Amino acid sequence: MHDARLVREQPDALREGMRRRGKLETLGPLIDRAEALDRDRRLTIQAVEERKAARNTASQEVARRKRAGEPADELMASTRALGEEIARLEQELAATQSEFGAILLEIPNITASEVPAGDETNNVVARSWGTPREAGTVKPHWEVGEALGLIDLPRGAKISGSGFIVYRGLGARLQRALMNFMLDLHTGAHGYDERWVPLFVNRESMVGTGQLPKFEEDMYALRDDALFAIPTAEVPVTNLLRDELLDGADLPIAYTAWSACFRREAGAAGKDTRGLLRVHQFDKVELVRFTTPEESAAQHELLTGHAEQVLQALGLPYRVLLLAAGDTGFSSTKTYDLEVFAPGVGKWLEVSSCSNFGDFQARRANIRYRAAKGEKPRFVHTLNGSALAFPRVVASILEHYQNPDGSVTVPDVLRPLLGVDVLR
RNA sequence: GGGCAGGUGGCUGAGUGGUUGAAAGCUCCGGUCUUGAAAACCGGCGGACCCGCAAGGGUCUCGGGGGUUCGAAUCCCUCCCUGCCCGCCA
Repeated sequence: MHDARLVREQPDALREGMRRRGKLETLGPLIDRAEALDRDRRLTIQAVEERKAARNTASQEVARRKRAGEPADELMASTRALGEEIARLEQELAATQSEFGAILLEIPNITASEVPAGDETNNVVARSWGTPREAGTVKPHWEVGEALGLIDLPRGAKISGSGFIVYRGLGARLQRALMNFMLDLHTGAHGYDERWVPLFVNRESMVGTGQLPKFEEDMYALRDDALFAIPTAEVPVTNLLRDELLDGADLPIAYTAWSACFRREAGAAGKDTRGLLRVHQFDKVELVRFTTPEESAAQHELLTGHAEQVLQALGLPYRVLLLAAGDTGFSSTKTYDLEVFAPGVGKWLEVSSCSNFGDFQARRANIRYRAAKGEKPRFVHTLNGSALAFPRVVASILEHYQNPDGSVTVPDVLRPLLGVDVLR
């Protein structure tokens, strides 16, 4: 969520931001409307507060007269009339505020200046690592996964539906291995503080990180309990500090957490959904950082590097994409996607998205810090990235490390955790 | 799930309709004192929003929301959370 003052003080910066995202046509009129509502809203606030001040003064006078034993009936009557007027104005104000607020929640963040304008065709490859195998020279992961007894897609579909995976044997153990490997790397070498969090959160948390109100149809919801299944650990982990005032000396704060992630993927049916490419439930290790505005850009590079370390340790070729404005997530100012190569499907698969949200999430979630004693609280900057999402990593392992006989060599770092050197 | 007791500022904790944004203590900041520090003493110390160049003024805020009243931390309704007892249970 943007600062309401941005609408009034820099509406053109807002418009330029939307233009770079390719959203000016749809959101431009909303910004115009917001400007008008803001003017209206402030005038009404003034009118209400003026009357409230008068009422407060009058009430004091009533109190004084009552103490002094003087008559106050007439003053009480006139004050009651004032109260009715206040109620009417407040109703008007509530309507204006609610429309203004709703618009504010619909406007995405403004991307950083170095982010290319335009849609995803303007994404740029920032760097790449490793040597991809030639596409089409190995079997896709769903074939080897099934042949090696690691994945059971039909039974996943039977018990839950398509897009729900059953892992078997070493395939199941591989999930545990990845979880431990990634968490150990981040809590060890990278210095993150581990959290283990609820997989269902309330509406406030979903609003806090920006999934709601705009993306409600993408979420699994438990309607009877007003809870949502988390689409990423970003939601519970970032919201850990919701409504808190942090000590600047404690920044940056770095959390890592494993979680299952749930996504309805509404509208994605049939599109790159085979095997493990797009599933409704998957495991992921997430990195979240809270930092100052001054440091957030550097912290973003650091966090992205931590995610890359996972791929390097696994020996999987990948590339880093700087997303263009139009492809950058709603709340993000700048996003790097990490894509691992899967030679069996012949595609780069997104396994991580590392974003700097600036103060956009912090404002929604009300996460502030005080830089030093006596200073005003400021909003922190929040960042997060997957490091990494499991299914596509598994897909890449099964394809990149596939041998001619159909067996799969286990990456060195996973051997102690998996207990075998080769999946056969 | 049922019953009971509670939710007040960074913390502890007063306050049951009228100068209470809120006593007191602690923490913290500034000062006096001291070679320095501690102690003692003096002073200061929440946040959001609106108007204003500023100085300053105003509104709101005692778990959330709604209501009663001229006026609500205080009364009523509702929801959430915490503790205890009972029930149920991996």
